[in-house]
Amino acid sequence: MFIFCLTDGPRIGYILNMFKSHKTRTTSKATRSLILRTALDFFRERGVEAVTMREIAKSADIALGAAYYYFPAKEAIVQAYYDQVQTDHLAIVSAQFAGGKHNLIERLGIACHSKLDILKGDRKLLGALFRYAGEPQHPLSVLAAATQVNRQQSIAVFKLAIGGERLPEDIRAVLPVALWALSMGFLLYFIYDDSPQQARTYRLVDGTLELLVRLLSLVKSPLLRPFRESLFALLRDTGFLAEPTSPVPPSPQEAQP
Amino acid sequence: MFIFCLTDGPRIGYILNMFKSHKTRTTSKATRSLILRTALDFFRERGVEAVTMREIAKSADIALGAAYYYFPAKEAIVQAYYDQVQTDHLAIVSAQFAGGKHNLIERLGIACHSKLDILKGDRKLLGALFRYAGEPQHPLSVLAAATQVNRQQSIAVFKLAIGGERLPEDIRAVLPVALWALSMGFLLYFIYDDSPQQARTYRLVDGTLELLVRLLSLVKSPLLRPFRESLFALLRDTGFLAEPTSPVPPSPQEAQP
DNA sequence: GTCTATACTGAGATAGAC
DNA sequence: GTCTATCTCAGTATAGAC
Repeated sequence: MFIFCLTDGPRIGYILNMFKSHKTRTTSKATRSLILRTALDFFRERGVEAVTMREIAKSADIALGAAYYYFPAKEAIVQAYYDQVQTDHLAIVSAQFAGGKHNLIERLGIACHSKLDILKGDRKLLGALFRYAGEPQHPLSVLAAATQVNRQQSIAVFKLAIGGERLPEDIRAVLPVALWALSMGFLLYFIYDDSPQQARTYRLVDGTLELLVRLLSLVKSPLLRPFRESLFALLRDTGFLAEPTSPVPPSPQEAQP
Repeated sequence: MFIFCLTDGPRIGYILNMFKSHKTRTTSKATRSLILRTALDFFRERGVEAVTMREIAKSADIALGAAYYYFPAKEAIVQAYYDQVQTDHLAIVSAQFAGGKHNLIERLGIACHSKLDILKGDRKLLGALFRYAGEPQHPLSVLAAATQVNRQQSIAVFKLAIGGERLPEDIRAVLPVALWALSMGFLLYFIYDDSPQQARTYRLVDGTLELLVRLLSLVKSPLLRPFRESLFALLRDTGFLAEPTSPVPPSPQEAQP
């Protein structure tokens, strides 16, 4: 029973394959995982640029072609890692929120802290994520249409954190995307943060979230009313927020950017 | 007299060189400029990635090695272009402000609009600027210590725009950097903006600046007082603002990030 | 569909001669 | 400063084994 619970380990196919050939030792999933793990070990130690695909293949004891069979490019390995991080992150956050005994700022704190905790020690890898941010057509751009699915998954964490919180509709609509953008900023700061244990980044996150939540409660003040209206008019006009009349985001490139 | 005024054209050295060798035809400056112009023509048409150094060298009628003599990497050509843009930008902005008849929001508008005007038509090039943003050690990272000089030049434009405006000291201290960061965001939006003439980006800039200036006048409100104090405590704590006690920025990596 | 083995192409970058 | 030759490495191609 234990064997069936493993995600990467050997399976029934493994035993069958042993009788067929000494070469097909493992399942496809295991090979992919092996490449991923081997590559990440190298990346963590020396950064993405300095590691060659040949090295990865050799160390994983597979042919170069096999590596490219699973990952179309070296950067795609980093992307796969980050996808995994996001899945793990969502799982962790969901579990933490299950009790339902946290308030908004605590939930936002949990969401951001757990992400940093996961990424700790992998800061050298993260630079590769931003490499194509300025290229709308590139399949690995964090902002491009091609990566919308990953981005939505990342945004989902913040939707979960906001949960059933009582908020004005317009705020509720932008907040997840705004938080995602903010978290990208945190990530950049994190990469550059050379304070011990990246303590600065954690302080930045906590401080910013506190200010944000205070801002959300200030938003009802009549003093800020006209400001708020102008802000949301601008957000709608520039595609950050869908028009209230149209239920589906209309604008070019999945509601730019 | 005319010849001496040219920045790129042939010089005395040119004539002297003709007697020494048929190969050293031009001055160093002219060669560099030729490479730069040739490369940019290609980049504008097809983007940075798609153009090879061999192509550039061939079209400029020099050897590959010569191109690398002037630019250590392909991305460095884009960097050189952007440096030129910043110099031009500063000149334009200075000229416009000379009369002294603009108010703050007008000056900020001029600063941002003129930048976009310069970059219009070169959007395909700009992606390369962000390529190493996530890599602290890379010499071409927009955020790294290695590019501090360029960044200061860019920030100088906003210092000029703020000018003698009456502002609280703490606000005055962060505003230029904050505006620079904002302008980086504008640039990203600009790259992705597929509206005709990038009209959306101009609206984003105008709308954001208007909100910002309104925010600056709101800042004196007692309602926002505690918020403002927390904000600046955070900015100091995270290195975005030098401690009031120390006149020189102390923190690691030129007052991170 | 999963993989090996090997050869090849293209391009960024460098070394060293001149 | 400039050139030619060379290196390295990402990525492709191919042909075949199982």
